Amino acid sequence: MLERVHLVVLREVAEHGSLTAAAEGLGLTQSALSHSMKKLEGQLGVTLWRREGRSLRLTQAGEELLQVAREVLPRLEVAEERLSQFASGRRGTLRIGIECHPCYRWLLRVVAPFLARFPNVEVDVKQKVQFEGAPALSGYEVDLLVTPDPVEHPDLRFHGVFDYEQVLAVGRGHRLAGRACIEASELKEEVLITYPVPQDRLDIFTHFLAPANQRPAAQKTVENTDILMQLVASGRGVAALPRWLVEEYGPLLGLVAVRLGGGIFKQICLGVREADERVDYIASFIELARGAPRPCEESVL
Amino acid sequence: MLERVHLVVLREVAEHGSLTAAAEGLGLTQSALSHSMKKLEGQLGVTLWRREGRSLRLTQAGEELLQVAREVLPRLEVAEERLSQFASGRRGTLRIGIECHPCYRWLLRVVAPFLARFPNVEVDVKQKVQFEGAPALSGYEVDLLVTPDPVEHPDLRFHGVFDYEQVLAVGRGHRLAGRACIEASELKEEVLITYPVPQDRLDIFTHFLAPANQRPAAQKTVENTDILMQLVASGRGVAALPRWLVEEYGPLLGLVAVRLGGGIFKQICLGVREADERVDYIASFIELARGAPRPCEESVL
DNA sequence: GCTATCCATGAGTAGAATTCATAATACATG
DNA sequence: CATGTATTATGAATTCTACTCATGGATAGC
Repeated sequence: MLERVHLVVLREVAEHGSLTAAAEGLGLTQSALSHSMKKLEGQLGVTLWRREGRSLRLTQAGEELLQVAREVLPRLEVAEERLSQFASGRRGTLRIGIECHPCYRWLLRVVAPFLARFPNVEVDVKQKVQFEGAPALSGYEVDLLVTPDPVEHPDLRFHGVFDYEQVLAVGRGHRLAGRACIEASELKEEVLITYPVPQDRLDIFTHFLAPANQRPAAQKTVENTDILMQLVASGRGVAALPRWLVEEYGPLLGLVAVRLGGGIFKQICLGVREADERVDYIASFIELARGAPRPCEESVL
Repeated sequence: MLERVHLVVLREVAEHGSLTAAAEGLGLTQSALSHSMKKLEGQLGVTLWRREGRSLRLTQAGEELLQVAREVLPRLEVAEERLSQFASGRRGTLRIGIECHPCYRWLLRVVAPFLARFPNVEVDVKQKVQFEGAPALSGYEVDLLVTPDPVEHPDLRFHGVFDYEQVLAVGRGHRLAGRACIEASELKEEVLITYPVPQDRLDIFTHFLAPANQRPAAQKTVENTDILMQLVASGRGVAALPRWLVEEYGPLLGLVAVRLGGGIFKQICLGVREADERVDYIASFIELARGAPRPCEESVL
């Protein structure tokens, strides 16, 4: 009934002072505007303006409606602009899911320059303890998945962005502290501190202990990486962490990295939905992640 | 481009959860909505929602647009409602022009019940000193004219609403105070206090002095009725005023009314544009004015 | 697996918006 | 005062758009 056109015409007429000029500005005929407004007047039962000499003068009702136009139209125009930014990937919310706990620290380095480059894009990090990355990604719960374990999925694509070694972190005074590397059997008297996730998602089990059919003396779980490192530093146990993390905080806390067997080499991958791969800010995020400074090359903020 | 329908559909879908249900609610086909939204998506280059099982789930862009819908649609709906009130005369601004100064006091009595009856109608009183009523009325400067001097005009209609007598007001101690009536010649030694308007708009000149070819000793002008009455009461001069006004304030201030010759009998008229005569609140105003209590029948508030 | 219930889509149609041509009106100007 | 140039208004023709209908494809529940 009361359509956007009507408001546009009203505003244009108010600005240019005449139907003819307004029609010009809108790329339409004067006749079109006249017909269209006449119809609206008929439907509403109101006169919006009245001829006064050769120009038009708004009635009370017209003024009222013009007021509406001045409020509503900018809102619609901004909305269109924003939506077109969504379309071109200059705006949106990038919801990032994280599967590996220490990845969070790595992520922070990528997010900072990303935010600077896309001021209209919000970033939201979802770091649930129990978190099935791939389903969350394909189910549109998150738009980007940071994980060391890419999976095969028809709609998803994974990009390796950062290589690292998973090592054993031990306290400075620990009996294994001086070693270059250790065997799986050497952990059987150790307390192993891990994140609270199933063993099949912990590399130290899947890639190191399980193949040798070994187990630690005990396993404790902790959610927070900082606390975990503190516990290790205080000699309460040992933990598997990325080498760059140990080397970065090691000097500060008193941590030492020890290679696990021949070394567990991993890669942080970024997973996205195939449909999103060409969205500007998502592609740029991956680009940025690839070129991001290696965690150990630069100190943390 | 982004039309009202789109917002309506978006809101309806958000509410009912499915296109089919929304179509039902809007009295359209599911197909219609699907086509229409698809087109919008194409124009904007955005997907608004995505099929999830058998229902729809809004994307970020969709959520954003839904937000717009929730802001804009109510505004439009209210606007339509208000305009239809304009149409039926239940809303508007009644701009009243006053030509005769003391009429203002009479007007107040009509305005009060009018405001109570039309809570959505604003009243604006324009009481310029130099004020040509008829042109202001036909030129849409005012919607209602309160005047004792109706004019002939093809587009205007005047309704007599209140009869009164124009009398001479004198102070209690004045030499004419006891008289029932006076002749024009008896004013030649008096100071006549009037409103600052041309003599041809003052009844005491046109209907009393001019026919007898008389003039007062002097003429002073004052804009304010209260001051005018004070001046007369203090014996500084005499003035022509409606009888009801003199009788209402006379006891209080010390004023007495004296008939001018055989009496000057006037009528307050309400002028409206013919086109407006059937507007609800205007017709009601005239109705109310006709039935209003005579000023002298009731004391002022 | 079958069925009910969604959404998507192509083709045809009814209706609405737009244009064109022209009338009616107001203002300026020689 | 007539003439020319601005307006807006209006009727008829045309173009275009939005809608419906019919149907296909997908999903969830039984």
